[in-house]
Amino acid sequence: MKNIKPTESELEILNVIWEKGAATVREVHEVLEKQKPSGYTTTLKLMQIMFEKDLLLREASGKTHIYRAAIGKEAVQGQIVQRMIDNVFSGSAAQLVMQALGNSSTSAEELDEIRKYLKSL
Amino acid sequence: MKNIKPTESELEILNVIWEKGAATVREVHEVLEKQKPSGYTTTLKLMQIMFEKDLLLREASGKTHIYRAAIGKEAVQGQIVQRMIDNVFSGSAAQLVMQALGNSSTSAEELDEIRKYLKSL
DNA sequence: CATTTGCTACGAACTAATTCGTAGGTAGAT
DNA sequence: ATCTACCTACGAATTAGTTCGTAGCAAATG
Repeated sequence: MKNIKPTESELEILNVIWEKGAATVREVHEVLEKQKPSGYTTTLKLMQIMFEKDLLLREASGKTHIYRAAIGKEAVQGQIVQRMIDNVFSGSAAQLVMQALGNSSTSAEELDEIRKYLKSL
Repeated sequence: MKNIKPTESELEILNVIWEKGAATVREVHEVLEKQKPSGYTTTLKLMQIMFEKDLLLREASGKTHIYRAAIGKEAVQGQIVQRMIDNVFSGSAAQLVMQALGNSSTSAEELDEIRKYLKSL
């Protein structure tokens, strides 16, 4: 399997595209701009680079391009989590999980969901 | 609280120092070199920078310096995990947990440990 | 037909991280 | 005293990521 390591900016873009399914540069840019002001060509350039890196697919539609993610959200999440387990938690998924639950305020519903998931394993 | 964001190289160094409690540049370098060949001054420079960034403390001992971590392992892990939850899992710790457990091969003992931990919450 | 609008492409500046060579100092061995 | 070994400090090259200005093209607008 290929090793995917999107940068933080690339991840922001991927999140938008995963959400929408497909998007033009402008659409992505408009979402990102709400979070942080930035130039249109910045987003454009990033997406061009991501296309070259095969993080994104694109197809021409009239004079514009429509971009899609080349890889699913879960696959990317999985790789990032795995890397973090290796680098930060010496390979122990359990340590990561406990850190995640202890640290952040997790709602009762979420905890129940996890318990259910644990039973199903 | 201060925002700590060690780079990957810095994390490798921190891991060695957390393990040992305190270490000289040479000691750190010898551990790192087993994982990946690199020059001594590379490690030295990184540790000097980390000292300037207040990631490490140091004290002179004869002609050498003895370094310690300025921040605990759990605190750093916590911040990294939190950032990951925000950036990669749209704020849902549960999603991260399920991804971590589903993806990697977690031992039965580890799963039990997590179940116990969940009860105690 | 000229202007404006909106798109892509691309070069270049800037920042951060990484890597290493070189210089200079001090202690210990020859 | 000289040489070797080991240390710190620091400058500089390299690489990767980010940001944006400018140019060029084509369609819509006046």
